[in-house]
Amino acid sequence: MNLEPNIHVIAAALADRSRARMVCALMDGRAYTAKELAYTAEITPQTASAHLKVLEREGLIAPLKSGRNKYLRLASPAVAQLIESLSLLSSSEHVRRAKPRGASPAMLEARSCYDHIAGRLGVLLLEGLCALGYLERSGDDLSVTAAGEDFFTDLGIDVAGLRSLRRPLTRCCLDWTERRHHLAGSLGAALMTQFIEAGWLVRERNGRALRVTASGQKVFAERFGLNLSDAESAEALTA
Amino acid sequence: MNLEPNIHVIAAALADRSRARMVCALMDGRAYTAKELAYTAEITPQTASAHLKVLEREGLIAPLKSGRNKYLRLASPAVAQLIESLSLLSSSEHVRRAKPRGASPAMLEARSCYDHIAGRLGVLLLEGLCALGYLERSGDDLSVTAAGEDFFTDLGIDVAGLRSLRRPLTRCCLDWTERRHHLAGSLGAALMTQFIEAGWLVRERNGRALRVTASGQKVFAERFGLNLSDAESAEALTA
DNA sequence: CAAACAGTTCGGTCGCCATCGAACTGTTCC
DNA sequence: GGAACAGTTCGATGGCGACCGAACTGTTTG
Repeated sequence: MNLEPNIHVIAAALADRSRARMVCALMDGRAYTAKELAYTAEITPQTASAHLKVLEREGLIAPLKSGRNKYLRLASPAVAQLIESLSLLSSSEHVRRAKPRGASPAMLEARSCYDHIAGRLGVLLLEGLCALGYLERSGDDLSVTAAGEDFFTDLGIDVAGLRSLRRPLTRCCLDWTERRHHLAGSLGAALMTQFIEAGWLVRERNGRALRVTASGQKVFAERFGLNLSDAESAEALTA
Repeated sequence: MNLEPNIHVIAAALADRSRARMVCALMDGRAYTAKELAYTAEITPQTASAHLKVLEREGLIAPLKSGRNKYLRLASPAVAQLIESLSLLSSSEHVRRAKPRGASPAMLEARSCYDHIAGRLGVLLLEGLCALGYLERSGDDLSVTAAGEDFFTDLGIDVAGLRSLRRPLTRCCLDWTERRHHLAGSLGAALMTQFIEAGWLVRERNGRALRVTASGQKVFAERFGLNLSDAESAEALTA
């Protein structure tokens, strides 16, 4: 009667603090070397090696060898979604402690969530797109309008192409820090890619933080109706 | 820099075989007593008590006291979604072993997945609703059409009311056994409730299996375009 | 009140696994 | 070839947690 698969095996792979820290680091969608991950988790390379072996065995991460380096990344968007689900439930504990512990201001402002934009920027972006009539919400259900299809095509995004993928085009993703939704799915991923390619957004060297460039600031205001500059000092508001 | 919440704590709560078996049992959306869950997990009541305490502490299950009995159920749809995510990833292992191990034919045919319909019936239902133009898919993104809104209202479902919930109206849920999508979200939940109330579907006493009644058979054929009777013998096809 | 039963707490045992130091393999770079 | 470095394997240690038997609390039933 087992439709009770071996979920405890996958869960066990994520049940260790060090392994959790490593997969969370990978949630920016990038690939890291074993040593970088060891450093992130604050453990020795030997220990990290054992942990990474576990994660690999369970199909949560995928290796990519290049010379003497081994780059590791999350195995699939399904894994990222699992981590999101876990984060969501574990962050209800964080609610008690008010502010997300140790999250830097830059991370709160804008960060990558696997392959799409999260943080205050992510939340405002979704709201902007809805306000401008490019996306339509019914409850938490999202769809692209005809106007939106044109708009995204103008940005260089092949909406029809994205639709044909197995992955959802649009998906609501509950933001850990904002406790409101931002845009995920293949369209969310395409937007982040385009923003970075266009130089409107840059990834910080380490970690998941994103920085809005001057040109980004301008474009987001003009085309997305976002006024981020006020909001830079919005930390005061949250207090 | 912790946007690396304590996901390992939640994961650890599910990292034990016995606890996993208990939450999986709860995936039918019903509430069970501690002893029933102990029996399901094949452990003594003392041990189960300790496990349930853990699950409760982590906010995965919620208690409901009644006299000397304590009924336990999943704490929220978010928990159910987490279990689904885990099942999906752990079932990729099952793919190797061809047929989902030990799943009874009844469970493959139709079962509840927390609060909506899964199994072959769930998959066909979603396809039927799309084919009849009541739902629209773009990629894996789902929305209710105008015709659909009327159709569901006729069935006695308050679509507007569902939209106003925090929960997504429609959501694609990848079926473990069929490896194709079925309908989840608040609409998916409402459909299962209506089907059961109308007597088109009955829950088997134990477990998650659902049975299509004779009147259900008729309605599903006439109004949903599903021909289930052929398909009863479809196990032959999969071989 | 007594018997039966659900659920819990306690104490002890056993096994697993995260960790690190040391030593090994294999690649890069000079 | 040799030094430096990424990654791994091995072995030892220590701690946590799953499990059960026994005993306890509290509710229902006769």
